[in-house]
Amino acid sequence: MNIENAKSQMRKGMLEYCVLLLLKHRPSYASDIIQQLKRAELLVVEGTLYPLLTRLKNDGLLRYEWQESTQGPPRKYYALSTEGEQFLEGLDGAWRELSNTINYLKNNTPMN
Amino acid sequence: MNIENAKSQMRKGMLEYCVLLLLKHRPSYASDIIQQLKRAELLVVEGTLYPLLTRLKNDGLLRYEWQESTQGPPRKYYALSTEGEQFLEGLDGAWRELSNTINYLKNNTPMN
DNA sequence: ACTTAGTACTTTGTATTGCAAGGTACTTAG
DNA sequence: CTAAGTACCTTGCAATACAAAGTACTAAGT
Repeated sequence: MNIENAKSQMRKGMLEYCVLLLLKHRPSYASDIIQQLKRAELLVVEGTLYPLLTRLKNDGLLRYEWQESTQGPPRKYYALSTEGEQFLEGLDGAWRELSNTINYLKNNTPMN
Repeated sequence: MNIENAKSQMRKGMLEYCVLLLLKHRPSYASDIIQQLKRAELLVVEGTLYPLLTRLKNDGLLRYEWQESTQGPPRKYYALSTEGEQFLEGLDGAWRELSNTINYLKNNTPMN
């Protein structure tokens, strides 16, 4: 067990939320999403992101459309569906709760 | 995909952090930890916690000692080892980073 | 034309781990 | 001696992050 592994575990489950947040801000294609997450210091690799996008699409939270690129092969631009936006609101709530819980625990609370 | 599943995914990876936070505050035994987490609105079940505690102990982050109970069978009180405390500090950092990242993404940031 | 480099999407196999369900064992009360 | 309460532990399954390898299209150099 090392700290990197633990960080990776923390990212798990947050990734979905982060990707939806990004796509709400602006429709993007996979390679672009990876770059954006890298800038936000949240490292993700292709083998993680592609299955995630496919899953979210199959769940009806995302839709996509192909767009030609001026350079290289066409790109699959993903965007939130209406259902995806509602789902994201749910995740916002979950994040708030989790965040509260952690801060609660961090502040050395007497819980009994 | 439902919101409960998503919340569950978010809890993943945070659990380890939460348990270490609790144990830093006060050594506890498994059933007690579950009760404390329930109070903090972070639901955990035995099948999740016991393997986690065993893993953390095997990694040298926790130690335990048996203590007689006035009521019922003896209890295994877990506490952080020195290494565990250092590890927890690392997780604090990871949490801070992740928290910053999410807020960064939430605030609709122009990342390009 | 052909090759190479760059970009992008996809799949496969593995390891981790949360969780439901079931099991063991000790103590106390009736 | 049975039942209830408490506590610890294990097994099997499902979800999923990740590494690695594969496919396909475009553009530039020769």
